[in-house]
Amino acid sequence: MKKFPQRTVTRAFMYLRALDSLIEEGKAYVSSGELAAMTALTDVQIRKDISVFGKAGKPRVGYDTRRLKQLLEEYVVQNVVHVVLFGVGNLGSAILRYPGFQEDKIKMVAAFDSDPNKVDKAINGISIYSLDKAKLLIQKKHVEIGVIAVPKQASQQIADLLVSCGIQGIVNFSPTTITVPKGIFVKNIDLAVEFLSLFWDMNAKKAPRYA
Amino acid sequence: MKKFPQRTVTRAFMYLRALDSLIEEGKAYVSSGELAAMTALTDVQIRKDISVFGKAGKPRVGYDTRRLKQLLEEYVVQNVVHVVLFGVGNLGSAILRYPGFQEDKIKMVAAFDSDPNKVDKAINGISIYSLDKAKLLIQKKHVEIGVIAVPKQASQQIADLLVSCGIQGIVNFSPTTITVPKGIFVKNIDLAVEFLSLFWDMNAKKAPRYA
DNA sequence: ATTTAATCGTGAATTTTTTAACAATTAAAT
DNA sequence: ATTTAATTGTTAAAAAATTCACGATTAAAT
Ligand SMILES: NC(=O)c1ccc[n+]([C@@H]2O[C@H](COP(=O)([O-])OP(=O)(O)OC[C@H]3O[C@@H](n4cnc5c(N)ncnc54)[C@H](O)[C@@H]3O)[C@@H](O)[C@H]2O)c1
Ligand SMILES: NC(=O)c1ccc[n+]([C@@H]2O[C@H](COP(=O)([O-])OP(=O)(O)OC[C@H]3O[C@@H](n4cnc5c(N)ncnc54)[C@H](O)[C@@H]3O)[C@@H](O)[C@H]2O)c1
Repeated sequence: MKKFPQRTVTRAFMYLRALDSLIEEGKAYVSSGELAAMTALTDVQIRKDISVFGKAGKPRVGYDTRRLKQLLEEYVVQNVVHVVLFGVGNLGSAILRYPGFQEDKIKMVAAFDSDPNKVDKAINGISIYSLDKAKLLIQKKHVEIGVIAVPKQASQQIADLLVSCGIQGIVNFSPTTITVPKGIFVKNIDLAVEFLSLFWDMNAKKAPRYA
Repeated sequence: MKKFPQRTVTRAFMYLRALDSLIEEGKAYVSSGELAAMTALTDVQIRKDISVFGKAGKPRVGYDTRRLKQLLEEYVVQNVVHVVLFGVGNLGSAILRYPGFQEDKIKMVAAFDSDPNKVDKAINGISIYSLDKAKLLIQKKHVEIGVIAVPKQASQQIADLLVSCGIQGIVNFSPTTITVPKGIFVKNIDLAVEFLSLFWDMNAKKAPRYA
């Protein structure tokens, strides 16, 4: 797999999201300037990024939205990724209902909860199982990513479980640090941190920037 | 306000989160190496970052957890930030119940929903109002940040409303691009993007890295 | 057919960020 | 009291990312 600049890849996902909006509203071409306005980046940055993947634009008209989407996805979106969720509470059930997953790229395979009242049901077509089913299911379905949405007291325990099932990536919503062996990738999503860092950016009066 | 390297500030919030865990478990000192293991960064990076704010460590023992927390907060956490939420559905109510806000730093002031069945109630002590109350409340309580947790068809409309109320920062959970005037800061949180970019990182076999 | 204006694509310059190297400091061991 | 080992803090070097400057290309206008 060719190596692209780290930040370019991150931004590629922003472009893809913007392109989805544009395609949905029927726009056939978009210029780097328009994309810049949508993403709060600069037009130069965008052209440079795109050029890393190939030539996709036509001078004077801009980029074909569908073609650009295809180009970015070709390099940046891998095969379908399989995901499981732990903790079907307030947040967990909201996530199971999230309409943003495109089935051909992200497959939510199953959910798990320790509460017997929650298991053997389904939300949005996704079945909820007890924890003892986790290992078998994760391995059988080749699940790559686990989501932690349990109370923070339980999150390390679930992290350990995920690791023992052979999962390589974790998205952790609980507001606490989890410890995992080297080689496992963790992405923490903490609303408190989002607020504080956004507020910092606002006060630092930097050029606006999506993230 | 002194200017710190952008990335150092971002990481400072990660350090604060790790420090909270350490303090909670009663640890008085922590070395850059231990922090590195917790955050999947390197010890050098951490020392470099901290040195930007001041000298906070003692050779041979490391950093006093409480003191380091205080130092980072002094520079990186501003006054209390006031937040409102739009859309008290599955996700919105989970957010209102989020226990990770420290009242002295983040104040969730109010929530708004267009559904009459949801207004005039409260979740976790936070009152839910109809949309027409938004402007007055936001201005009276000096709200700086608005959260968008409405269905994606409504999110641009809410973004416009937030802007018209004078809000400077938006956290957008809806999986679509919103357009705002220059000078307004937007942070998008899109689970689909998180999965795809985490999966990219995993496959790119980069050194593990929290984010 | 020629000119004009918009836009892309890119090599070079600049800025920012990370990494490396190592001196200074301190606690503990002897 | 001296030595040893661990750890910080800083300066310099290297790497990565961004911005700049501008030529090339194309569609539209004349
Ligand atoms: N990042 C964010 O923005 C954000 C927002 C809201 C909540 N959160 C966090 O997400 C987590 C869940 O929040 P919530 O409001 O949904 O909580 P909740 O109490 O509603 O749900 C927790 C669920 O986890 C289950 N559970 C408990 N222990 C378990 C275990 N050991 N194994 C499996 N399942 C277990 C419970 O049965 C329950 O269904 C919390 O850590 C919360 O702090 C994060
Ligand atoms: N980022 C994520 O991880 C994530 C996860 C889940 C959901 N989401 C997104 O969050 C949003 C909300 O999801 P949900 O599952 O809570 O949806 P939901 O349908 O349960 O809730 C939406 C709420 O918004 C209210 N609403 C609708 N139109 C409104 C308007 N114009 N003004 C004010 N309120 C309005 C509805 O009354 C409802 O209470 C969606 O856009 C969804 O895609 C994001």
